[in-house]
Amino acid sequence: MTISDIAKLAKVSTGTVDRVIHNRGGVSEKREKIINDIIKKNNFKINSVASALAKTKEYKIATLMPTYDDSDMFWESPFLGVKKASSEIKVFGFKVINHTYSQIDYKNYLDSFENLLKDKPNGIIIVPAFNNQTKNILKRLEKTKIPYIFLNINLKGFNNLSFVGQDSFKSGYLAAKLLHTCLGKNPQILTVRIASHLKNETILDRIKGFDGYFLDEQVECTSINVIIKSIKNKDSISDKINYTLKSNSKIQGIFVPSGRVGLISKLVNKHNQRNLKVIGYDTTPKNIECLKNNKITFIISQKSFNQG
Amino acid sequence: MTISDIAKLAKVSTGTVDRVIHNRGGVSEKREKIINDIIKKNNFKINSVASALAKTKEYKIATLMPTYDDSDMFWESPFLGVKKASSEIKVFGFKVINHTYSQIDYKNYLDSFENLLKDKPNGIIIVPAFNNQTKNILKRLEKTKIPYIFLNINLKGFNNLSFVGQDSFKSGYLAAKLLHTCLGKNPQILTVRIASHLKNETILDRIKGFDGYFLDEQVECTSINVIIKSIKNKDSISDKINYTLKSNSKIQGIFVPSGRVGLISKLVNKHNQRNLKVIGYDTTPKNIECLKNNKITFIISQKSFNQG
DNA sequence: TAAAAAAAAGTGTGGGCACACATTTTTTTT
DNA sequence: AAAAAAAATGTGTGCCCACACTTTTTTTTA
Repeated sequence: MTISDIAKLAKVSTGTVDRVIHNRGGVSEKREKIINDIIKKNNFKINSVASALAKTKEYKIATLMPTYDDSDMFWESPFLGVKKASSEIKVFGFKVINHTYSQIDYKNYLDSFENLLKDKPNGIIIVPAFNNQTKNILKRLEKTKIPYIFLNINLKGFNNLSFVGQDSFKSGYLAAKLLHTCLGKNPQILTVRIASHLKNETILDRIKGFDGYFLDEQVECTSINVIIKSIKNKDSISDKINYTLKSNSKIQGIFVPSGRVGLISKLVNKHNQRNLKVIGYDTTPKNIECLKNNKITFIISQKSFNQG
Repeated sequence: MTISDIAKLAKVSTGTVDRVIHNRGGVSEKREKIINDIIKKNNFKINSVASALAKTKEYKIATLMPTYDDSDMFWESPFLGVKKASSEIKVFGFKVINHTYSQIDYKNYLDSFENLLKDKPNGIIIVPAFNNQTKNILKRLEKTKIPYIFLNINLKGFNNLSFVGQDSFKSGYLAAKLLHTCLGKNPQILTVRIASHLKNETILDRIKGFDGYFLDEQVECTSINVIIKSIKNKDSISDKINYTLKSNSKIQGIFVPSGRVGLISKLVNKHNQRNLKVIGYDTTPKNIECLKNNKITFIISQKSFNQG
């Protein structure tokens, strides 16, 4: 069943059928109905292959993602996924243009966005950062009616078409369930947070999910929080964590609601390890190494390559 | 970069380029080299969309999979995956024809295979069963040079192009690691096997992987085996398992190396549950229900939809 | 009622490739 | 050296659709 088959049945030309299929307008109501009925009746579907070949317009998709380097390879994986997908959809008339920004430099974020707009993309994939700046950015997108989706980080209250990433709440819930399964009744768990993440929605949701599990299950869980000011000063982190572990000898689990779990796990002193269960996020090379060494018990991953 | 671009650069016709790309033969060595060099140099890739559109030949892929019913829904999921994939590759000139067989009736298996051959498929996806019969079947495929791949069950010693399914050894290894993580040092584990599976390579590999973990980690694991003659007689299963649990009060984990884990977990008496950790395979509806009820602790799944 | 404008419908080309068929070149045979 | 056979190369059509352009039909205007 092709467009010209439909045309014959409806006793019109292929052009008219084309107009109906793509809602291009300029077709009399009478004929439109006839054609639509025939399409439905025969369960006609556009041949996506021929359609892709015939398309003359090129759709541009722009991406805006954080850079990666040796100290944090997290963003490599989604980037590679994007590259892979780019080559796959190229033949369908889609061009993907990648832009990156530094996560610690909001000016760079804005600059990259300006560059991105110069490409005049038809759609945008963005890993949002810097809440305030993002609001302004997205307002502009909505004015120009460029659709956008969020990758990895899901800001609420925007008109993004969709979100591709982890369900943070559920992932926290899972972390709690895993620790509970390993530790048995009345677990005592140390949660290690990083100051710069205190307003990070993703991480807050993970913690909500974590707490939510114990609420749902009505399990008494003694939860101790440690907040680390900066990940730079490792000695200070080490001191803080090991002091807490020492003075709370019943702590048997550590929950790190971020990808820094490898770092944290390495800083636990040997005499504090006492079969500690450590759970955290993201299959970065460092974390995987720690998982293999049994310094980490579980990593919750998010298939960031596929997400990309 | 298109075929005709390549042709121009090589000063030949598009037909010759086409012959080289598809190894159709009939091209002089000299020109073949010139053309191949140009292809490499320009990193030319066939436009798969145009290629699919121009293809006149239809490739037939036949599948041979077990049936499913209320008592065992396992094969529904890969089947649905196959259906999904079928519709996706249809526009690329592939037709998928599905055949099914009863897992308890080798004659039906052979009959289905005969029917399958009548379709004259260009390639076959098969979930192998009945070792002896399968050997004969595959010999015939190799005579007719029809390529085949295995789905879900990986028989060794055949010329299958590939295998799509779970790494059984690793999955057993993982099961052991999870139980070990939950149960701590010197775990005592009950392994529940089913007589009809005693020669099932998949399940044997899972057990090998399970044992392999404890060997690798040099953990002393007391492992008790129970073999169930038939899954029909639930009372007898229940008696056997509960008797074993009662007389070995230190058993804290149950390993079921098959998808029957839900059934087994339901048959454990309440007074024997004592925070038992139960691990098994396959996210069938029944198993998922048990997982939610905490009768099962972990299910190792294999994304059978995606495999299909 | 004829001319002008607007709406509706029809036509034809190009997109990149596969493949059958036609033509040219090279090799073998006599 | 010419004829026949084989190998190599070239040509052209069709796959299905999108979209710009052309033509026909209908409606509006004067």
